[in-house]
Parts: sequence; structure tokens; C-alpha cells
Amino acid sequence: MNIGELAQLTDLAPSRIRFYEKIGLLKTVSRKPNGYRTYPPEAVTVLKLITTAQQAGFSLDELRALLPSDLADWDHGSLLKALHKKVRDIEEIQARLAQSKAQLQEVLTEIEARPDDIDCATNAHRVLSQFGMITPDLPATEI
Amino acid sequence: MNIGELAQLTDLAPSRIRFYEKIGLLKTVSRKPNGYRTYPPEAVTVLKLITTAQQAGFSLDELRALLPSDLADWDHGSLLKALHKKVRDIEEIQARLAQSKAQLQEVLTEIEARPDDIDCATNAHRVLSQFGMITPDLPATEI
DNA sequence: GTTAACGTTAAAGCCAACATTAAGCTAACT
DNA sequence: AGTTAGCTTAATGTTGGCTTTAACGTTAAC
Repeated sequence: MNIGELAQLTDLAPSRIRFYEKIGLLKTVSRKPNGYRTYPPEAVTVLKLITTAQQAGFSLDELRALLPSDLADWDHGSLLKALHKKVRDIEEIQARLAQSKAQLQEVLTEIEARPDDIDCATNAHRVLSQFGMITPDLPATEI
Repeated sequence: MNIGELAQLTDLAPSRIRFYEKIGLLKTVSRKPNGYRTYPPEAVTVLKLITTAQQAGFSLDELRALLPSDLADWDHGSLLKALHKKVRDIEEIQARLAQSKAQLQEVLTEIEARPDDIDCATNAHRVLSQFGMITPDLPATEI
């Protein structure tokens, strides 16, 4: 497929796809005689993987180091290796997400469980101290 | 406290703290007669909150809209709403990742259980088509 | 056959989120 | 008193992650 179609399928701008190729995040793609880039279908998979991982907090640099597994090498062994590697990659992303989520949820439950007799600032201070986000024993809070 | 101490307590560069003030993320701070910024202790709280939220995927723009200048004025409700939304976002990504991972793992078991009478490439193609990772009816995937 | 839609490149531009630099004042120590 | 460390501002630089622009070739439609 051409870059336009790939762009539509992935919801990315063509410029962005070319950019990814330029910085070495996508391998150099094959061209038609006219010079047009022509993509195999699994380019969609790769791009979706990239954008998903990006949303999970990976930088393009990290992804470049992480995803040079070439799905295009179709010999049995390296295909398996690549797939296994992708599973491990996903697990790494999952771990990060789980941590972010857990942090947020801890903060949430703490805030929601606030006793009625303390005001917001005091409560915030208490909550954040509990999570090691601040040092709790500082002098009076003299706002 | 002075900006340097605050910087140490929060592990932020002073320039970053001044930057946050400049863009309106921190309220204009009071000054000593000599012009030095002087921070109340809960500035630590605010800054830690900011960096934590940042790690969870909040942009500074989002945070400026979300965080009141004064901790005492915390809009309890909308902070909670935003935190919950972030959790939902993360859960969405997690669901997608789980699905991708499950797909990959299915692919792996399928490939590993491959019938002996087809060659690797054909088998790989069959398997990947089955899982919608490639569109099976395009011209040869000429990898 | 021409016009629109799509493709190509290199270069420049842009926004977020800072860091660095320059030039100068202040504070603390010796 | 001098040196060093810390503070100030404004301006400029940097990095990441793209988009836009310009100038041009290709393909598809009418």
C-alpha cells in the first residue's frame, strides 16, 4: 500500500510516517519504480504498536532501541524470537502503566477517604506525606 | 525558604521552578526585601504533586487548569474527576495492550503447533491472517 | 489534456518543557 | 576585604516530536 492508505489506516499523518522512517524508527521501506514508498500490511501493526507504546510513555528513542525486531525476517526462528520479544515489550509497557495507575489510585482513595474534620489543605498535606511526596515534619504551614 | 532549598527538597532545578512561576503554574511568590523569592513549606507539596502528575501523563497546561494557586482552594471535585479520568485512560491503554499481548501469544502457540506439511512462510502467513494482523487477500506480502 | 489528488525531497518552522548564558546584585565565610 | 556561593532578570539555546512549506514529479478522473 501507499503511504496515504497507511496513514488512513493508522490515523497518522504521512509526514509523521516519513519522519519515523527518517529517524530510523521504521526501516527503510521499499519503493515502487516511480519512487513511491510501498508498505506491507503489517506496517499497520508496527505503527499501532508504536503509537500505543508512545501513549504508555515511551520515547521514540526508547522505541527505536526496543523495536528493531524485524518482523520481515520470516525465517521461523527469528519470527518466533521477534514475537516473543514483542510480548516482553508489551509486558514492560504494562508494568509501567500498572505503576502509574496504582500511584494515581492510591492518591485517589486517600483523598476520597478524607475525614470530615480537616480542611483540604491539611488533608492534602497528610495524603501527600503518606506517599512520601513531601516531608511531613516541616514548620507551621503559614500559608 | 529560598529557591535553592526548595530545589533541593524537590529535586528540581531552580530554573525549572522559576519557569513554572513564569508560565503561571505556580502563583507569584512573595519576595524578601532583597528580591529573593521566599517559599512556604507547602510549595514542596505543590511541586511534588506537579511532577507526579506529570509522570502520570498530565501536561503543564492541564495542570495549570487543574491546580489552584493555593492548596487551600483545591477544587476537590475537579481534581478527583481529572484523576479518575486519567485512570480510565490508562485502563483503556491497558485493555488494548492486553489484547495485543493475547493475540501475540495465540500467534506464538499457533506457530509452535504448526502442521509439518506446510513451510514456515506459508504457515506464518496463515497464522497472522487468522489473527487479523495482516490482510490475507493482498498481493504477495513480498517481504 | 488538463486538473486534482497523491507522491517525493530538503529545509524550515513550531510547540512544549525546560536549560543555559550573561550581567549583575547579595550573602556568607574567612 | 575578598572570595565564593546563591539570588535576580531577560534573552537565547536545546531537545523531542513532529508539521509546514516549497518546488517538483506521478497518477487518476473527467
